[in-house]
Amino acid sequence: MQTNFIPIDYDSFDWQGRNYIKVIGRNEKGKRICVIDSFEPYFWAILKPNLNESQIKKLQEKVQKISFENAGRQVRILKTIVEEKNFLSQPVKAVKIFINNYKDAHPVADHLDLPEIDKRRDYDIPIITRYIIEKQLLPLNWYSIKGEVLDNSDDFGGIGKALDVDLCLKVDSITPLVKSNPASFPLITLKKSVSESEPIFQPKVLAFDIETEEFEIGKGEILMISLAGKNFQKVLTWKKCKKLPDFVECFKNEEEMLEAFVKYIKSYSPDILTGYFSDGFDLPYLRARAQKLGVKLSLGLDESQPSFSRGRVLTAKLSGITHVDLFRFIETAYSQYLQSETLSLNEVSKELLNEEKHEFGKQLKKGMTISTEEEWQNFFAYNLQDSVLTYKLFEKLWYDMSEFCKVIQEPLFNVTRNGMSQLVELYLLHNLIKFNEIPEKRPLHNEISERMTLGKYEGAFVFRPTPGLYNNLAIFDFTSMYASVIVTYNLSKSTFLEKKEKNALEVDLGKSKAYFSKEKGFFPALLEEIIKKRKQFKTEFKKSPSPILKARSNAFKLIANAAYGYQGFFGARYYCREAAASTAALARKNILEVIEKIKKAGYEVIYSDTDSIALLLGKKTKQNVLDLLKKINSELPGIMELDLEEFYKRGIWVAKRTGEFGAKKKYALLDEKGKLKIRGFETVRRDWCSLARELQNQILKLILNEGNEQKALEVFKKTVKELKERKIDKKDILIRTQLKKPLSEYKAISPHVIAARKMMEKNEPVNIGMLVEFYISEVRSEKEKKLVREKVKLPDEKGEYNIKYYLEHQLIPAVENIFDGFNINIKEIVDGKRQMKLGEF
DNA sequence: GCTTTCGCTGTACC
DNA sequence: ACTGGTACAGCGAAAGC
Repeated sequence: MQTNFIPIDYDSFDWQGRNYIKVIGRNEKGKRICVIDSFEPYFWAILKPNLNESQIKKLQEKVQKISFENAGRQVRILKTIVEEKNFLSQPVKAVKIFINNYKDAHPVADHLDLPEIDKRRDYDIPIITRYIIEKQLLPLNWYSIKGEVLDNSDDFGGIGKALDVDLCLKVDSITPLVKSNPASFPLITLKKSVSESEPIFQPKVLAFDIETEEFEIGKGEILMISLAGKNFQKVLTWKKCKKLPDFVECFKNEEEMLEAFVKYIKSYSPDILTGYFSDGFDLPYLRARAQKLGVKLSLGLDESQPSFSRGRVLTAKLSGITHVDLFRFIETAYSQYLQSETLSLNEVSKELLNEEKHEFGKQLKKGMTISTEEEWQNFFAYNLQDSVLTYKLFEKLWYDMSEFCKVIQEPLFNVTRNGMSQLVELYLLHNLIKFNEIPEKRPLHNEISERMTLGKYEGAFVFRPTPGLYNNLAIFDFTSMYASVIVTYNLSKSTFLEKKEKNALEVDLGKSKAYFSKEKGFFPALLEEIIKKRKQFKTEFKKSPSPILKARSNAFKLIANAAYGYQGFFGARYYCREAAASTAALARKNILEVIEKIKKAGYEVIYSDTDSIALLLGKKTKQNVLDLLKKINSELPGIMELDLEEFYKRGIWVAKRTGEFGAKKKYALLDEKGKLKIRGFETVRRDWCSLARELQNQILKLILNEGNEQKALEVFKKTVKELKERKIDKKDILIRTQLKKPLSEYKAISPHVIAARKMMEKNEPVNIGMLVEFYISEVRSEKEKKLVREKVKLPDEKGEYNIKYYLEHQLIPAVENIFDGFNINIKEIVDGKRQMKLGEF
């Protein structure tokens, strides 16, 4: 039997003590297919150098004899093969040790503490990753599978009968159909367009969302569940209503609603079940209620219930259906491209889809109780809307997720949950084979602790600006600077040298020196490939824009940008502090040299941060600047590249609040199209009230656009007047701060902690990661209640805003140093006014 | 009892 | 614990006078 196949979901299982892999996917006709494949587990014992043939033979015999019991299995060595491999770019002899069950790899490795063996490796990589590397059955790529039909077979405990699939095959052979894996694309431009060369796969997706009585997991009842897919929208409830809209289905009780939920998912038969924060809320809640009510939540294709794993956060897995929590993906990989301050479904949908949640949600959040018929109707519509938005968001993000999947060669489930360091590591692991490299082990607990004690190394260079308003600027920046430094100078764990060697690169780290081999290491080599591919797909995208190309170029960019942080991350297999410190040091050296060159060419450099430089055009032309850029580029080492980011009409830098120095990481620019680029100012900080943020934004606009500080001053005075006349809306004076840890762990009791405590008292949900909202109110006696936290009130708490606080701690600080640049002293103006007012009496 | 300094905390930049 | 370092600024409490 032969079928075409695109793998989506991967799982492993044991049968008669051996490992098997179960891959669920589709064929080109949309039939659901399960592929069962064998897996031959092995790991490596790297030999000490200079062992002779007979010593190795003897060792192999010794290893073959190892036998013990582990977890009810008799562990035996199936065979051993000696191979020439590389480890950390050094040639080694290694014994490939085959065993029955991969779960025994670690215990067997522990039994191999022998004098002939230098290191044991490749026993600690997740089994699915190992399988994908071994068999090259890559996620979301098309294959032709030949195999034996298991549909009515009792093999593997009758898995073919038990699974809810159209076809179940035991693999005989796997043949790739198209070269659609971007990691293996040749570095030449593809002749065909993406859509021609790769059949686009659109998975069957079902989005869901629940509404509950209480926020605490399992505490209250689940009132309703909504589902949204292609041409499919439904709300399930058990709350009786007289007049139900078409999309609502009412059940006798919560149990029956849960059973119907399972039934609908089965009949829709999605590849992907998606939710928003469903790892942490919807699925745990469903599990808790199902348990309590004795309902089986058999969502898996094998009738299994969701399984939960506890990491830093809860993760919910279904068997055969990939559960995607969009929030997790957005948080790790996508949030840096978003303006949204909270990453709530509401805000993210607004930004990405230009659609808002139902108005009803806002009232609901305020703790309204549902009683009238109309309110229930609204509630149903609101619930459905959440699933619809989630479904649309999934569609919007699908290419980003699927391209990530293909680039990293890991299943969707992992790719949407792993952090950037893990993704970088997985990318490396999947590509080591090109270098005949044996993977490094994960650091042990003591190694991690050791690495953590080392503290920081010197990072980026930031230029201290002189406060002021500047005209006609250009900004240069290095493309993927740290990544290109790593590639150019060959900085990595495997190229790091303990001692100075002939021909080695010497990097000055201030207190010490680090040395690196000039022989290309696999880490810089892979990174170079990543950067080149990023460039290739970016160029291709510009030629023929498609969301796939954009997502693919973006995936490579994200990996490239995370590579530097990875080498400095204590949990990394290829951790190398010296490489990370050297990367930062050489980046500093390069940017300082370029700054010197720009100055020598007759320009004034006014700012620089890490990989960018701001300079004044002065009497030079744009063409002069471009020529200079060309000249600098011709002199840059390796693959390093300086780009023109943009020309700007005007820019402003301000002084620090304390001292007369210019503040770093705080500036605003106006480009030639009249667009503002604001960095670091309160305008872009979510922990300032919108009154202060909007005022600052207006003032920056007036000053940059028109150079009109007097008009800006009038705007300021007007706002102050409104504040004093209590004309400001409460929503504009709310301060939002994130709760970063459990309330009890705070050593410093700041205003937001008090606000959270107040919420606790009112039985409102208080979770880590949530944004706490509050305002500062007037108090009877400022003398008795001096501390800000003593004036904290929740948004719906009765009270008046504190005029003095908002003036002195929000409005003035937000604009003070901007006006300072024009020798306008805001404080004097405000104080002067106050005296005048007193005089009026 | 007031001012200065410092640690804690959150957020942003790259 | 789940990429890195740099920087600013508010708040509250300790330190300094």
